[in-house]
Amino acid sequence: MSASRSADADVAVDGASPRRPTLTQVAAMAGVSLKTASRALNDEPNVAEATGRRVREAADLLGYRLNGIARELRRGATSALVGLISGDLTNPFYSAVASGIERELRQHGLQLVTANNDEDAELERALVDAFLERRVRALLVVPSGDHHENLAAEGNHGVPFVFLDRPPDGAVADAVLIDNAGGARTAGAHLLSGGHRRIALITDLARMAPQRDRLDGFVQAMAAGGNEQWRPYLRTDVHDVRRAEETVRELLALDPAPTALFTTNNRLTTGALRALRGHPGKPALIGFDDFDLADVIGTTVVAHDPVAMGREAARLAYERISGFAGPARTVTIGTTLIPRGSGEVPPQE
Amino acid sequence: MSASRSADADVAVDGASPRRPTLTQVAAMAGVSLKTASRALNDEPNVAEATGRRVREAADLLGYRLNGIARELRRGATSALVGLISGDLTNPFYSAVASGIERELRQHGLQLVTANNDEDAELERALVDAFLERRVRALLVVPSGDHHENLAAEGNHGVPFVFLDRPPDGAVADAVLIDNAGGARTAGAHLLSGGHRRIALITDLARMAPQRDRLDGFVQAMAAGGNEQWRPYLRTDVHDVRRAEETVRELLALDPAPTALFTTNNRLTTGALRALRGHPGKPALIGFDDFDLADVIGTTVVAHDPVAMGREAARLAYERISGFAGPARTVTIGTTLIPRGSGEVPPQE
DNA sequence: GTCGTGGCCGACATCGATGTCATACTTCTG
DNA sequence: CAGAAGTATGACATCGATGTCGGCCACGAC
Repeated sequence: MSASRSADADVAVDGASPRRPTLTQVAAMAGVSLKTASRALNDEPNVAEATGRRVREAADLLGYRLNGIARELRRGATSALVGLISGDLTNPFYSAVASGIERELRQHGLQLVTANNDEDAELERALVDAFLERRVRALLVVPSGDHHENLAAEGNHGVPFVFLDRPPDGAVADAVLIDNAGGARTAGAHLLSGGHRRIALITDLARMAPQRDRLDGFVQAMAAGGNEQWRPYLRTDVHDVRRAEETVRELLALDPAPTALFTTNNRLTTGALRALRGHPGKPALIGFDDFDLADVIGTTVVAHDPVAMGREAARLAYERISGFAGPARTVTIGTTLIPRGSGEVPPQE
Repeated sequence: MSASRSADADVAVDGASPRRPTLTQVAAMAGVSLKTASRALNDEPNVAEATGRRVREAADLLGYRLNGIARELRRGATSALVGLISGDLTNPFYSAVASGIERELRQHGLQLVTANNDEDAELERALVDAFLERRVRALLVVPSGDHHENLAAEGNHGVPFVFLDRPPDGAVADAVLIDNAGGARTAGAHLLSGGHRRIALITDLARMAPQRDRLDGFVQAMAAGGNEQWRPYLRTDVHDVRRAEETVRELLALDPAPTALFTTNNRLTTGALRALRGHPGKPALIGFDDFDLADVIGTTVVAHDPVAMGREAARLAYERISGFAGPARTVTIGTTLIPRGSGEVPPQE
């Protein structure tokens, strides 16, 4: 995988800005005043047909393009941008969310600006600052970590915040969440009803609320089923694919080994699948988060709809932008267990 | 998968903008002139220590935040934004590209604005317009279709364009491309050396240059190997996953059936994998584009690095922004064949 | 013929910041 | 101690658009 660079054209591409023409220049060329040119190009009333034509011709000729920055300043120093701060877009969960947001915003003439918080709270705060300086109309955040009261404080300064996937703690703001506990409960119950007792639970960082909720839901299911044999197989704070793979390997090497696995997000599921590849006597597996090709691999998952999450978040934000001033709202995205085989494997002793 | 909405907080979230404080107000509160306040907050020299402190305190107290729009207008009516126009972010190829771009831009204090062209040339042109009005510093485009001379024309107005994945036809501009022909040649040769002759080639829309190049590369490999038996199994213009699945089903039902498949992008590979699921006697398969879990499924692919593509494109754009005015450049991203089993299946008669 | 009305247009202020230049006051320097 | 040099500050123009208001002209009504 190499990148080679070559100059393969002999036409120079202009680098220095020849400075775009301004409305003043268009007006001058058309022989009218600045204001009249503005009126003509904005299709305002009270412009003679001939005048309008002259202005438009001049604009065309000069390659005039409205300066959105100046317009925005005049119209209230607020942009048509909505910011999204989330983890890396290579994670399909985040990119699906971004896609949902983008589609919804577009309908309202708003544009999405994305930034990656690298799961770092410090950076995240800096990004919030940068976005506020850019005067975004709203800010959608998939918070990196624990604390975001600071973020919420901004809510009162006129920029609506919407939290995705993780609830605003302390901060009162709109949020779109997944039914994490419910989904995990369903998964736990599914495995129990399949006859499993020694069920391994692998979770990501416990400081993230969704992970805690998924753990809680799973625990509830076990309690309801009167099963305690899962406890030795609990592994928390597994944050990346490789650690997940190792963890699952270690679990499978135990005696007695667990007969089923429940992984609480797509990264962990990926790690588990890698560990299971080539492993004799497959345990059952259910993963939280649906993923591409899960059907081909035959992985049972607790699915939800991240595109819908994005859409809902954008909708909430838009309502605020439009002036809605009611109390903070929470939209919950439901989950569905999709059986594809891996979760229906019976316990193997 | 349902979304329920509920109001669960009784604290009102401010909807109407109480209008952010301006620098003038900060200055007034600190008892200094506008200009002095500006100097203090920008850490310019020649501000008395005590004065600076007063200004900063006033700013804090008011929750002052610089108005980036006004600053940008003053500083030359150009933003710190770089636009990306591509297909839907749910396609991992595009989101990986976006991620690479974002990471690179961030180092230079630039921010990425994304827009989805829905693979529609009309919409694309409108988006270009919108971005130019917003005065983006550069525009990165994964062109939807065939014609983009119009886009290039803009290049001369001071906004650098960089084309990704598809070359600027007619338009002379920087570009980052994949070694499509080379990758396809390698795949073809690999299958030939595995003993395959009846090889099915499934490609996406022929109007897209990368698809044509991959087809060309494949044809070259076949010619070099003196194989003509692939011809009856060529299927072009297959654009979505479902059609790909059907197409592969039909191919496998032929008599004689192909013993190997080569799919020229990730969508088509997905379709093929679905079709192969549960099919007796698996043919060999190589896919263009690497994908998540290909290792678990055991799919041989022609891999490349879309994150690097984004990075390189952002780099080219940044050089232009920084004043580089040389001839248009092309960066080519190399490919690697990664054998994982599916491409090494011997022909089954 | 006068007045009112509406259509067309331009002068000027304005959005919120920064750049330029002038000014008052210190502090050196010889 | 006069003049030079430097520090701290403010008044004002400016970026490129839009909003306000007022002027001029043509036309119809009385």
